[in-house]
Amino acid sequence: MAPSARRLRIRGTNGWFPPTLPPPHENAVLTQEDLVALEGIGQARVLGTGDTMYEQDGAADMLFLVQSGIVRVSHLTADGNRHILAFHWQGDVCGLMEDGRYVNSAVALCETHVLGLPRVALQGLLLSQPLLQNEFLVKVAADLRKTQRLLIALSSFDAPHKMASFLLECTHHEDHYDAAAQVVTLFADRKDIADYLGLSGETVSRALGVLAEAGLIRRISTRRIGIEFSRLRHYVEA
Amino acid sequence: MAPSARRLRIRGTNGWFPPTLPPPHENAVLTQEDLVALEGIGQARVLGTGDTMYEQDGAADMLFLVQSGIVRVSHLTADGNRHILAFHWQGDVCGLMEDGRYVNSAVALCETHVLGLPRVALQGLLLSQPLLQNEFLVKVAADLRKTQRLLIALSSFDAPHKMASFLLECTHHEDHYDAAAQVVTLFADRKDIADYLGLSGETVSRALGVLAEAGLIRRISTRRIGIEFSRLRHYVEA
DNA sequence: CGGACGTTTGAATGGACTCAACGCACGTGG
DNA sequence: CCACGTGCGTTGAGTCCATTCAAACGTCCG
Repeated sequence: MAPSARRLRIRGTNGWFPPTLPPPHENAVLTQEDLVALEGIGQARVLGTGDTMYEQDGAADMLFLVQSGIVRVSHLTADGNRHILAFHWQGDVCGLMEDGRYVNSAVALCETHVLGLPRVALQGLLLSQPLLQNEFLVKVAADLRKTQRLLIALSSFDAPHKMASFLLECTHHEDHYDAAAQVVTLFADRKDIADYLGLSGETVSRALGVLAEAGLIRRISTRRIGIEFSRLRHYVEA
Repeated sequence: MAPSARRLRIRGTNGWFPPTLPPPHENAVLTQEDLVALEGIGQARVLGTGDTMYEQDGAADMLFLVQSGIVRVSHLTADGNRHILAFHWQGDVCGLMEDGRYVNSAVALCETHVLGLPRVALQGLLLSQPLLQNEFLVKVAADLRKTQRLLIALSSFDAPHKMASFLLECTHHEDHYDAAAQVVTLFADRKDIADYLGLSGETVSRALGVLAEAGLIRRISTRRIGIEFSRLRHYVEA
C-alpha cells in the first residue's frame, strides 16, 4: 500500500525510529488507512470500569490497541507485591508477552474501547505494511522511554517529588486536566498511585499534605487537585 | 528480499512481535544477510574502557548495534543524580533519542565493538526490509521488558534482594559467569551497581555482607563472587 | 614506599513503612 | 428522614532500613 501524504508528513515531523518523541503522552499517529487495516484483522471490545483486558500468566493470543479510556497495566510479584508499570491511553499498545503468556495484567479504569489484534494476523499485517510496522516500532520505543522515565523518578525522588512528578504527568491528558483552572482530576485511587510510584497509600496521602503545605497544590476533593503548574514544575526540576 | 529458511525457523520458534522472549538476556537473532545489510549502511566503531559512545543531550544522528563488549546506559537528572538504566550486550540496540538529542549517555565498560547506524539510512533500510524491521521491533520490546523487570526489582525489594537479583542477572552472561564453579565476575564497580539498583555504594557493600553472612554467596575478591545459585534463586523468589 | 582510588565498616540521621484509629462520603434499609 | 454499614482517605505513633558523613582498610601503580 502506498503511503499517504499525510502519513509521510507526520513521519517527517516526528522522525522515524528511534522516535523523536513529542511530549511523552503523545504517540505515533495511525493513519485512517492503518486503522482500517487493523480493524480488518482485529475485534473491537468495550470494557467497563474494573474489567480485565488480560491477566498475567494467561494465554496470550492478542495484542491490544487502546482506542479510548484508560488501562492500568500491573504486575504481581511472587511475594504478593503489586506494581503498576504504566497507564495506557488512546493510541497506546499493550499486551507484552513471553512464551505465549502475558507478563502483566491490564484492567480498564473507566469505560474503555480497545481493538484486540490476534498475534499471528498482526504479524502478517505488519510484515506486509512496513509503514504500519514502523508505527508500532515507534509506539514501543515511546513506551520504553516512558518506562525509563518512571524508573528514574522512582529511584531518585522522595515521596513529595514523586507525587509532584505524577501530577505533572497528569496534566498531559486533556481529559483530566483543566488547563485554565489548573485543576487535575485524578483517574486512579490512592493505592493505584502508590503502586505506580512505589509508595504506600498513606505516604501518597502525606505527600499531598506536604505539597499542599508548601502551597504547590490545593486539595479540592480527594480526586480533584488544584496545582500551581510552574511552581510545581520548578519543584520537580530542582 | 526473500526470507531465508533459517530466519523463518528462528522466528517460528521465538514468535513474532510481541516477542516470546527466551531467557531475558537473549535477543532477536539477526541473520547473516541482515548483518551484511546493516554493515552496508553503518560504520564499525571500537571503544576502549570508559569511552563514550554518545552523550545525553548530544545531537543524535546514529543508533548503535552492540557487536561485542558491554555498554552502560545512564541518565543524569537535573539534581545531579545518576541512574543506570541498562547494561547492553552483544545484539542489543541503543541510542534512544527525543527531538534529535540522545536521552541518555552510553559508555563502554570494556573493549566494545559497535556498529553505528545513521538514523535516516536505517529508516530506509528497515522500511525496505520488513523482516529486519521486525527484528528491531522485537529488540525494543525485549528492552522494554528488561526495563520493566528492573522497575519491579527496584521498587519491591530491599537492598540484599536487589543485590541477589543482580547477581542472578549476571549469571545469564557466559563471559562473566563460570557455571561450573558458580562464580560471577562483576563487570561494574560498586557505584555503578548502586546506581543501577537505586542504592548507595555503601549499601551495596553491606548487602553483599548480608548475603555472605547468610551463606548465599562467598566473596572471592571485590569483583569475583561465588554464588549458591539455587539458594540465591529461592531467596529472590520468596 | 607512597599515593590514589575503590571498598568496607561504623555511628547517627532521616524518611517511608506498618499498624491502628479516626473522618468522611456514599448507599442501603428501616 | 435518619441510623447504620462500608470503602476510601487521612492522620498519628513507633519501627526499621537506607542514607550520609566519616574513618579505616586494601590494592594497584606510580
